[in-house]
Amino acid sequence: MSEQLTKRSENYAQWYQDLVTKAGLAENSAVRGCMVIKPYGYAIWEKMQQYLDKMFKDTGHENAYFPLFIPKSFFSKEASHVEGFAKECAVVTHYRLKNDPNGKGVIVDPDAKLEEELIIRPTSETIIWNTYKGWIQSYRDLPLLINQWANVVRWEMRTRLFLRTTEFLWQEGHTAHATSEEAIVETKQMLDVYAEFAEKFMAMPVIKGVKTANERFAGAIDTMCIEALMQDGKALQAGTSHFLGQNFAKAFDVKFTSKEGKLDYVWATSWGVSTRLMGALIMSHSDDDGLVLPPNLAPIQVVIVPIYKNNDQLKMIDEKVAVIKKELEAKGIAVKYDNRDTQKPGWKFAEYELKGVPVRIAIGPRDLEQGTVEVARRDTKEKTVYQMTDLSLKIEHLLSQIQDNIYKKALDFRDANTINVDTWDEFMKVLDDKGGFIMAHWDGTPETEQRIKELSKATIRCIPLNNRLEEGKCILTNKPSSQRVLFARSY
RNA sequence: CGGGGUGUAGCGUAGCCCGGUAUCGCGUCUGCUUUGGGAGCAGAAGGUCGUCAGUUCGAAUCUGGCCACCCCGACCA
Repeated sequence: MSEQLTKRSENYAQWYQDLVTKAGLAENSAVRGCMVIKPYGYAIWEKMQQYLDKMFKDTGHENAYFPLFIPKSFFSKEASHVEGFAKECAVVTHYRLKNDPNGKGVIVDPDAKLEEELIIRPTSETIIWNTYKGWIQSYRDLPLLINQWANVVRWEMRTRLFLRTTEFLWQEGHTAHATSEEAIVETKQMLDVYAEFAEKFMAMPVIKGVKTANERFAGAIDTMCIEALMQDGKALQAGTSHFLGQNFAKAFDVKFTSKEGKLDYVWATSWGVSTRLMGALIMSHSDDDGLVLPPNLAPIQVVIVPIYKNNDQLKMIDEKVAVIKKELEAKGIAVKYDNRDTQKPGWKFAEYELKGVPVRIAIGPRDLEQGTVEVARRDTKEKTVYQMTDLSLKIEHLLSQIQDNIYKKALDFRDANTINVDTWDEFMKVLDDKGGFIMAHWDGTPETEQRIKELSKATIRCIPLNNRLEEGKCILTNKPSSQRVLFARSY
């Protein structure tokens, strides 16, 4: 069924594409740049959604849903916002088709032209702020803390499964506050939520930081982000949280009366993560044999494979497994028993490794005699024979060990590939040799940042939070700098 | 939108220079033997060679148009 994957070291892009397709996560669709997320991939996304959603609710947010279409006039109300998104918008111009009078097929009915074109949302700030205008009058209406799970469309030039697709699924939080301070606290809080999610559930270490002006979200005062390092040495922006100031409130005229009776514009934030997290998850941990999923997000945490020569043996194993499965499930562990007779054990082993199932239990006649099972862990490929007593406890413990180990491995990799660089030559050499995160001095000007990008294809991923101050000289211009910033080539 | 490349079975390919009705592998189906790391043997099914036109007795192969996709740039969660 599934064939050999391309080796990760030989062609990283090909390996990634192969893995996504062959592990049954997603595939390219008939629509340019759009993907089909297959059931197994969607099951992982659902788990991500479930945990994120809980974290949002725990921090006081509620879900709502806003329209897919945005009237063009809304879109143009915030100047820098238009500028940022104009080049990648899908636009609806007509509302009807008709049979082609000259021949076969259907054509767009020219009589059905919309008076005002509709933009398919690339993000929902405008339609949401237009709505908030009607919801907010007084400080008693604040803070307004809303999240929506939705799909958005950005007409990108080039796409890659999960990392950049024309249509993608995401969540976008949009909040309104009475004060600037409160909004900034919210911006930071949600960044922390994302970082905690990445590290605890995805087992993916991230760097929290602030974007430079060049990389800032269109319409934001400040953009904060979490940046992760992929195994090929490229950085991936995994989530963003924006402090929007009063930009959107002013554009959509959202004012409130304060406790003191003064009329003022509200302060806003927005924050989001997308199905891109799936790409991050895959690229953070997987190897030449396939996916490596952290137990916290694996749709199947334990797979049990029977080994037998005849139906009598299978029947005995079935009975034994039924007990084991029940015990594991009682601990909330997701177990699959694969006793299909259509595939052989070796085939199943390879298949579940490809799919990243953290723990595999094999049980055969030998085990029945000795009261044991063979337990294999996906992350290290180690196989151990376990006594059956207290098996569910041992497995539960193993799963949490695997979760920790995957995180530690990713963290070690990142630490080994984060390097301080002080000269331009060294900067270019590191980028070309192995990539990774580079901490280097920068003179703080957008022009220099732009120039570095043109020369090296590396960008400033962020200015890390709580960054250590340190005197130095810009790697490009030699002008003075007060701190190192995080550079990398990125997705 | 610039620069390069590719379209042959579900997937991956050979054949093209030098025209004669398509090769091989994977997968699929059937049967027997297998089952503790992607099984073996035997057999079978599956193709308007991207598309339209031209040259020719004859086109996957030569010529021209069109279409689609991929890679490199600009853009980007």
